[in-house]
Amino acid sequence: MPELPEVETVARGLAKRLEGRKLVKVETRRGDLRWPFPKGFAKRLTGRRVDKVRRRAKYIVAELDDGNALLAHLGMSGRMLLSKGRPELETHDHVIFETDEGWVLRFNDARRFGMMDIVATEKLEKHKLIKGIGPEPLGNDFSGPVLAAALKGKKTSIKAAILDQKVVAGVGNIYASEALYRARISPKRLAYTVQGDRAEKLALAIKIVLNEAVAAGGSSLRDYVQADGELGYFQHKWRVYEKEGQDCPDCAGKIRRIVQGGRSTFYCPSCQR
DNA sequence: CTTTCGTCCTGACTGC
DNA sequence: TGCAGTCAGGACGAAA
Repeated sequence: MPELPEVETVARGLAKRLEGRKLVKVETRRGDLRWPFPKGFAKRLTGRRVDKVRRRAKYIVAELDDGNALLAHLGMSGRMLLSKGRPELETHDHVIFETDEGWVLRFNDARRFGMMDIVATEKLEKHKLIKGIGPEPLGNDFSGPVLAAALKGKKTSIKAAILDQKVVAGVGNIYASEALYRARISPKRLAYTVQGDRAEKLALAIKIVLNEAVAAGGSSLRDYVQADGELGYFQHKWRVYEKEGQDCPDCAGKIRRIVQGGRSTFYCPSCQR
């Protein structure tokens, strides 16, 4: 599932083939993903040069030479597929981009929870979907005190709180469990009780868990493109996620699965408090 | 304001 | 072998 590390890896893979390249052909194969494409979507992108591809939260941002940016979210099942030359199209290939070097990028998204929009690059942070998103966890403005402040007064569980993109950007269901495990904090603990040293530990755990996953993504992809052209997915080394019933890697406990807010949480009840 | 919950969608998997 | 039912999950937007 695309969380920050997967999106980061996809963005890096895209950067390699798109930055400095002109989009010579853009085609949408249906009128909407999660929402309709903006008016004139393909036409507005065609002929544009891509200056930069980066990530913000779980969004991919491709800055163009006309002051606009393509904003894309992979949703649950969105995949970016790169190939040299025109491939056989597959089911759920919804958007096709072709560069002046002959690279073809397909956005394939079975569940269509993904989205694409065009936004003035300068106004990106004011975009409806970006506005209000919290700090980048791997950036300098995320720290124990910053996290503590965001959790202050929050009556939900700490698990639900760090899934909230307003608290911290880019953490999804998998890395929420992984970060809490690493910080030895119970996912059931009330968010407002995570202050001081606990918040410090959790902020650090979030950084470590995400950084490790980004590194794994980078190192496991040759040129960031797998044999099948798919960008951004890689072998994960989860400690607790989907490990229900298995031994805790660090104590005598067994990993348990609970449901919080309709989402699975995995944790060790004996070493997470 | 905060928090919870339903919803979108399809593929993978389970059980009969 | 087939088919119905369940589950997965990001994040909006409605409801409480």
